[in-house]
Amino acid sequence: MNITLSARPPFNFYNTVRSHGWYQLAPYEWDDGKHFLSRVERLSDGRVVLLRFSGASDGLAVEVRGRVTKAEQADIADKARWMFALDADLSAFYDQAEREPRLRHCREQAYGRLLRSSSMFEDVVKVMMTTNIQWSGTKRLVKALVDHFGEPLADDPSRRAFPTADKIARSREAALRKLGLGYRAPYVLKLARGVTQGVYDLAAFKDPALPTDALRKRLIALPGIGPYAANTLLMILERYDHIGVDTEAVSAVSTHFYDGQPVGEKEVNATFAAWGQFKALAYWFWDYDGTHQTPMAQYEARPS
DNA sequence: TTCCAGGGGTAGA
DNA sequence: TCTACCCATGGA
Repeated sequence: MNITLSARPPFNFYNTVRSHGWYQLAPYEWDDGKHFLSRVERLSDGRVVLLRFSGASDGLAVEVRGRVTKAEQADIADKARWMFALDADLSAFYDQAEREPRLRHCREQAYGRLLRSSSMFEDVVKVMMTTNIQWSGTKRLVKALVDHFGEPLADDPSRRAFPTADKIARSREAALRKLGLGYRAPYVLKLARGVTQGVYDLAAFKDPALPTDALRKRLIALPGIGPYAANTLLMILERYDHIGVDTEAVSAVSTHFYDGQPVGEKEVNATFAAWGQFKALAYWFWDYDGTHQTPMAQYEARPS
């Protein structure tokens, strides 16, 4: 079964996948040779399927193995449109970027979309797993959560979907600590239980009508989510007026704007202040190394 | 061994 | 609002 979805132009499948590190986190699997992005997905009716995404002429192709009902097709299409932000309109950012040599390439490369997960719960947990840890550790913890709590694919139980909030909610802190989550364990558990009990309505965070300031307050109110994580989630939610300042941001701004001098959050924000509602996009897609490559390619090209 | 990572929560000022 | 301190774990 194949589903083809059109995207608001410009759209570039590869550059969307490589927009940030999410494609390296389970249950995403990236085939860099074939440019296929796969993931096991638990559909809204509870069925677990394997999805394979690739670029199509004017958008995205989704391949699902086996038969799916019309309702499941619609569910998959909805989720795919969200994950790849197919409807995102970045024209205002591109217009502003024309005046900056370090960002002028963004329109042609269709930079600006950030790959997302199919649910806000998954993205909130994943951002939480990026805090105070190295990227290799983030990948390890997310994989551990998927392997331990995710629903398996029927014809290949070694591949699993991202765990539901309900599944994690029914576990214990000790089980999460055993996976290596450390002090993040109680935060994940509180989040999952809050979602299950209706204390946190994460799906509502997708509502474009929700003012950014109110949304940011709700994000920071979540367990384990502080300023960095909230701002990162805001960027994922297509709101770009706050920069998720982490050690990477500080390092990049220090190296490229302050001649290697030590800087803090204030300097990071000041560097991109002129970009107003597009601060986070300007920071994230800035052509730091002059190669016009995606942020992840620039990240991987750096000496470790 | 020591330091610190794509920080957050809490207490105290 | 700002600062000091603690938090688990693994990599460098």
